[in-house]
Amino acid sequence: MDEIDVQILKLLERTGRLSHEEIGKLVHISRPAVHQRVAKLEKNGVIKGYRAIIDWRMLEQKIQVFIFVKVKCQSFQQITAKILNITLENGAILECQRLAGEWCMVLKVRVSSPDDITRFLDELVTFSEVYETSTTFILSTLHENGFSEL
Amino acid sequence: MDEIDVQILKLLERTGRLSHEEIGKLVHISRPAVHQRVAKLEKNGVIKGYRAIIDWRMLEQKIQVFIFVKVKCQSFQQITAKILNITLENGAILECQRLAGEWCMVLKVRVSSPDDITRFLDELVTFSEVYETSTTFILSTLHENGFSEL
DNA sequence: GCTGAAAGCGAAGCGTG
DNA sequence: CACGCTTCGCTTTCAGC
Repeated sequence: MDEIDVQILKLLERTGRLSHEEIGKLVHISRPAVHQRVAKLEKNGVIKGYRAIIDWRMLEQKIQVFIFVKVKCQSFQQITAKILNITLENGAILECQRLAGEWCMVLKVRVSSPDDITRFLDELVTFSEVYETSTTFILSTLHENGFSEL
Repeated sequence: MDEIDVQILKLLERTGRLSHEEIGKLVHISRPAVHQRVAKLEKNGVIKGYRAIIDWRMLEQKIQVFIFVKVKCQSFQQITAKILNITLENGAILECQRLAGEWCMVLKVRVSSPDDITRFLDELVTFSEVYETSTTFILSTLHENGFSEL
C-alpha cells in the first residue's frame, strides 16, 4: 500500500470507470501493473465495489431526511437489522450510522412524500427497543458523493 | 422514463460496471436498446457519474464525524463554498447538507485523527458567519452506499 | 453486424532487497 | 531467490456506430 495505490484509489473514487490504460498513464506505471494493483485492492476490500450515482430527486423521490433514533436494547445488531428490513415503497434507507452522544443512531432516508416518512416512523416505533426519534428534513444537498451543487 | 429505466438505474446503482449485455438480459431488452437508454439517462443527468466505493477506514483515515453548523449570512452559497474549500490534509468533506430545523447544515467529514477535526473546527469558526457548531462522532457505519455491515 | 478499444491472461526479461 | 514492474502478444468481451 504505497502512494501509487492511494493515487489509484482517488482516481477510481472520482471516475469509477477509468480504464487501466488511462490510470497507467496518470500514475506512470504500465497497464498490467495497474491491473495487478487494482485486483489486489479489490481482493483485500479497500475497493468495496463500483456504483453508478443516481439522482433520485430527478425521479419521484425528492425528499431526504435524517431520522435520529434512541434505542435501549441488548443487541444493537439485532435492532439495526430489524430497522434496515423496514420496506419503503417509493424510497430507501440510504445510510445508518451508530453515533456517540445524545442519539444512538441516525438514518438517512429517501422518499417521495411526507406520508412515506409517517409510515416509516409508525413502523419504527412498533419496536419496543426504540424509545425516541427525531426527524430533520434535508433542504438541499450542497455536496455529496464528490458532487458539489454550487 | 418507464419501469425499465428504473430497473436499469437500480442495477447500475448496485453494480456500476455491469455491461450493457448483462443489463439487457436482466431487463429483457436488446443490447442496443440498453445503450440508448443508458446514454439518455447519462445525458439528462439522472445518472450523475460512476464511482468506486473506497473503504478509507482500511487506510489511515478511520474517523468520521458529523459537524452541525449554524450560520447567519446573506448568501448561503457563499459561506458553503468557503467551508467546502477548507483543505483537510488526511481527510475529506464527504457531505454537506442544508437542513430544516435547529441546525442550518451538517457536514460529514472523514479524518485520520481527532487533531484534524480540531484544525477543521478552528478554521470553520474563523468565518464570521458561523456562530455555532456541534460535532458528533460516528462509532460505526451499519449501512452506507448499499453496503450493510451486519 | 462490424470495428476499435479495453479487459484479462500468460510468458519472458529486468532490477532491487 | 522473491518480488514487483515492464514489454509483448493473444483471446474474449464490450462499446459505439
